Amino acid sequence: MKIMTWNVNSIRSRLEHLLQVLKDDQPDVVLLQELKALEEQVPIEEIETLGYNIAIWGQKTFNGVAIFSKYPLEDIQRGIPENDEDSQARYIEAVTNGVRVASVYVPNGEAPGTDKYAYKLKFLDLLTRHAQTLLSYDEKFVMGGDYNVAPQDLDVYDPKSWHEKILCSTPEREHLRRLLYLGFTDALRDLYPDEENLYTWWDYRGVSWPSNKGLRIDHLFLSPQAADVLKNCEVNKGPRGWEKASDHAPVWCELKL
DNA sequence: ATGACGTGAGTATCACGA
Repeated sequence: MKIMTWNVNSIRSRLEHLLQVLKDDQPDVVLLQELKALEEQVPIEEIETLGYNIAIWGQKTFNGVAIFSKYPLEDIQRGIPENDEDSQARYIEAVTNGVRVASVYVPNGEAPGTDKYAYKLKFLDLLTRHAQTLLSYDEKFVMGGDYNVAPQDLDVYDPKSWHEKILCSTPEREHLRRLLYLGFTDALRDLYPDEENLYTWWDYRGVSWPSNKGLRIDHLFLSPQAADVLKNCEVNKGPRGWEKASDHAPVWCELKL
């Protein structure tokens, strides 16, 4: 079973790219972030034509997450449970083909010290608490998405210039590590522990993409039961080079069920 | 460098992202 995560930066602007990626890569499950659309604004017919069931938590203008699957989607949860105050569409979860999956869009955080940064850390705390519950189920669980945190300097093209900057600062890395150390496996880093230049996001500005100045901030976190059957994990850099690209590349992993 | 570039909202710029 192939599971892909991708921050599309507007599903309406990226529809043709999305359809092409679905045709080229044939993922069984797709975890999307930053739809920037309400559910009724998402053009679902063309996606359904490719054989996907769809669950969406949309929002006007900002955020928005979705799960597509070639298998039925059960137990759909919109938002992190027991987080009533969170009105931003940043989390959706479902069970499909016996695997629990979640699509996560962690807040950007703007800069350390800001209100948005505090909100980011709080979101990571709430996500960690919920993930702990899900891990207690002892099932195959894949939590993928745009975490907006580069876990280590190895995940950053120029660690000195990013030192204590947003996406790389110590508190957010500690929060991400606390989540990961509940028992998740970072699928890509597990298979390529020392690989440099392994990135998932490149700034639209300047020469970031052509000179591969990127960060690895999109991740697939696997429960132990999922990690036991992990066969492959790759960044698909192709779509980042297309005209009118998202600034994120899709990342996929393959589980041998 | 309060920069750059892209998207949505709305129709001139601004909020937001990373």
